[in-house]
Amino acid sequence: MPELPEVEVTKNGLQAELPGHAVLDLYWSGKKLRHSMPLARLRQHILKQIFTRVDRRAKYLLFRMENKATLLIHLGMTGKLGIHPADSPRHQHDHLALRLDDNRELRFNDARRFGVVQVWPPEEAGQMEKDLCEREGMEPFGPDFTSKNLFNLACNRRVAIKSLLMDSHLIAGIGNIYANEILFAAKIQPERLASSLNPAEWRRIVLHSHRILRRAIEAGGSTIADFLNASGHPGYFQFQFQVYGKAGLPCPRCSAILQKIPVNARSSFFCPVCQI
DNA sequence: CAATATACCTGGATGC
DNA sequence: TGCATCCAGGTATATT
Repeated sequence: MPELPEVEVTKNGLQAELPGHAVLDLYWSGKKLRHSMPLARLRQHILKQIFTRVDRRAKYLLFRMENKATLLIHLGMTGKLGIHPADSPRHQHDHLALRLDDNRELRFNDARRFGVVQVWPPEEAGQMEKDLCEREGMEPFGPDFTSKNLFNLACNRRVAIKSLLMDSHLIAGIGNIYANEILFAAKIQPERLASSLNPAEWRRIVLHSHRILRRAIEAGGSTIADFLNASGHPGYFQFQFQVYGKAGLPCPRCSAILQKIPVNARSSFFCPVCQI
């Protein structure tokens, strides 16, 4: 599932490849993803344009074009972006293909169609990006992500700490998998009320968020070459989980049996002994 | 404001 | 083997 590390790895891989290349042709499945996207709008603002830069905000990728238009892509649950030879066969669920000027194609594949593909025209891009940044939460690697700010943010919220970590309007980029892993590393039980965490516990959350997300990005980085070459199957996920998906197995820290419980309807894995 | 439910989707796993 | 059912979860929206 693409969370911050997977989106960051994708961004880095594409930023290394796309700038300077033009879009000579485009294919659009016409299928509705999270929003509908008229082909004419894509063609009007993206065709014949040159990529200048790829950025990430929260789990969104922002492809900036020379005409100042922005192509916005969110990977949703199953979205994958890859660069393939233009003459290689497209796959089921390829929704967008942008043929580049060097006989390669940038392809967006998304089986479950929870993803987003949007175009911001040049005259609207500034405002749209401002709106996006305002409604998304703080970046885990941004200057606001401090134990002090988080303590203040949480001190009046009677919500499970895991739900708060995953609330994209408060904190961007942390989904179910990394929320589980961060809370395990920080030794905090996922159902604890966010308001109950003391400053030392928030310091552990910040420390381990940085450590785990950084490690995951680095692990994904090793597969960038694979994801850029013809075979096309990204597989950024090289990360070694401590608890996610491991209910019934012994805790790697204390050997107690890991448990699985729903927290706000999301599978949550934790050690009942060393997470308190 | 917070908690809960539902919707969007399809592939893979499971059960009969 | 086939068919039904459930589950995975990022995000938005409606309801309690």
